[in-house]
Amino acid sequence: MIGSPESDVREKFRRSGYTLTSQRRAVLDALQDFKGHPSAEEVYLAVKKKNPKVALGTVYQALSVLEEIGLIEAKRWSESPVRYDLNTEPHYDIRCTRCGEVAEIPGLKFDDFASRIRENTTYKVTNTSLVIEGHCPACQTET
Amino acid sequence: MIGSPESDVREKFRRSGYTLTSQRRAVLDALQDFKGHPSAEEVYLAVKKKNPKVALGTVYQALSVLEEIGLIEAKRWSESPVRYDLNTEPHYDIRCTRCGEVAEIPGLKFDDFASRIRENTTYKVTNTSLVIEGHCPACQTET
DNA sequence: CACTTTTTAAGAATGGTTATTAATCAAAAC
DNA sequence: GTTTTGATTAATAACCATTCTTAAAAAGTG
Repeated sequence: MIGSPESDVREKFRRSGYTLTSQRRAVLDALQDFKGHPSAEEVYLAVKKKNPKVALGTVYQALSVLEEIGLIEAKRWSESPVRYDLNTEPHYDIRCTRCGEVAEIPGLKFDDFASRIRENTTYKVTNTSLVIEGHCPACQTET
Repeated sequence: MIGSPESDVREKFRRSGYTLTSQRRAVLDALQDFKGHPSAEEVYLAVKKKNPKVALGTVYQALSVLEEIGLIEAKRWSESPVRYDLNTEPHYDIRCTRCGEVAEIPGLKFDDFASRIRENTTYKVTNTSLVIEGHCPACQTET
């Protein structure tokens, strides 16, 4: 189980003032099942399997609420729609710009990221995101 | 002068096989004048002032060529079109999610970034980009 | 139950970016 | 100095992820 435990989910909803509706729950569940980095479209398709009534727009709204309250993370790579990640523990992903595959980089840690940034700016830092791109082993062999 | 010296510009074009056309030069010059982080649209407007004939599509093409050969950097913040930066020296920018202003964070350095990432993945890393967002001093006072 | 507020569904609209295609330009060959 | 060939550009259409709009449904509240 990568995602937050049930208690954390409820806690974050309670504190935010948003209600944990069945649609938001469905989106969370879909992300849980993926264990990857689906796009909004992919989440939509997964949610639709269980509840064909939901609209893509609803999924976008639910995702943005979940992101806002810190239950999921959004990552913006180039040449790709935004991808969502249930794993909000500090970790880093790399995306192959040839095949699109996203993989976690194990063992990589920059623990002083946020604090060092805060030391150097008068901005109130709300979000930091390290985007890493490259070619996966399989795609390196080609041309 | 933040951007690459003339010799570097020529060198990078020569090695890439692309030709340094007047349009690509115009886009570079426009970026030079900005000394900020304009969007494609803003670059387009600046280029247009000197040469009203250029089309937005041309600017997009030129920007992607310049990015490909490493003369400029593209940064993808949320809720914003891609912004371009002539400064390819390692440095970090923060964007205010309220007013949209982009500022460089002086004195911030993570010199072991790329190397530490390379140690931990079999991917061939081609690009790393740290996206930092927050609220600027002016926007912190509001609500 | 009535009423107020929030959330959702559906689809239209938006907007940044790409793709298309014909015209133009530039270097190389004749 | 043409001609040929290939790359680049202009103009515009197309695309597609995302947001907006509006009305309906649901949930919370007195």
